[in-house]
Amino acid sequence: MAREKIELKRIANASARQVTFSKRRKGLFKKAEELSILCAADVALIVFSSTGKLHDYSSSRNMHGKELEGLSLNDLQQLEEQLKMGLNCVRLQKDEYMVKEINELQDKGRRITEENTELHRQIT
Amino acid sequence: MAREKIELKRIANASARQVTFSKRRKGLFKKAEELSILCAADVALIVFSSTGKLHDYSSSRNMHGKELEGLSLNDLQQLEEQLKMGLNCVRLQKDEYMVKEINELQDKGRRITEENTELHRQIT
DNA sequence: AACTATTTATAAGA
DNA sequence: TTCTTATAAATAGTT
Repeated sequence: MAREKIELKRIANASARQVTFSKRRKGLFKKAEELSILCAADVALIVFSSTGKLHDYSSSRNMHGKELEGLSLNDLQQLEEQLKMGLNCVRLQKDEYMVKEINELQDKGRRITEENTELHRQIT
Repeated sequence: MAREKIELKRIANASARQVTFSKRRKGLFKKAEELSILCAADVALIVFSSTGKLHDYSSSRNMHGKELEGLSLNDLQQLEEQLKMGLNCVRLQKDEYMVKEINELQDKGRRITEENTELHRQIT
């Protein structure tokens, strides 16, 4: 939407893709906020860049409360499935992260203990 | 963004608000899809209209898989909390919905049974 | 990060 | 509601 029209497909050049991502993400979040304000709607938006970074926007923190009234049973079941899948993956990822963190801390602890032992030996 | 610039606040007139909601929701979803395609990003978008209707878009169904790599523990915990809250509310709402549905079906069943009994009486 | 020529989105009107 | 169109806004390529 500018100097030239571009084709709707993955931008091949990585740095050009990153620049476009920054610009359009900002634009998308702005539009999301405008919609929520102008139309009294609740909007939740989650974006993962191709490098895995999370960006999110939510028009309200209790998005999933009263607003659910009026949904069909199908809508609710679909939403529940999506949330469950998301939750499982987040938990797995968090566990993996914490296991890694714990291992690193244990390594660090061992190294420091060894260093300590050596220092004690030098003093005595 | 058109014939006139409008102020960024809730549109007072309900039907004008509905029209703007339809137009801007469509625009927002389009932008979300473009971002996901052009930048190889994963995008999830949930919109509740002020009347409670759900509209959602997800660039992929396994949104929360590999893309989570690279998140900080804080990001993951925040995301987990949001998903858990969302899931709880959806489940409560779904339960309520199903209980209501069951009650209505039981009522209907009783009425039809009574009608049946009456019809049998008329025949004999 | 700024600029600007274009494309795109959209507010109001039909 | 759907179409039109004048104008505002977003943005692709450039600097």
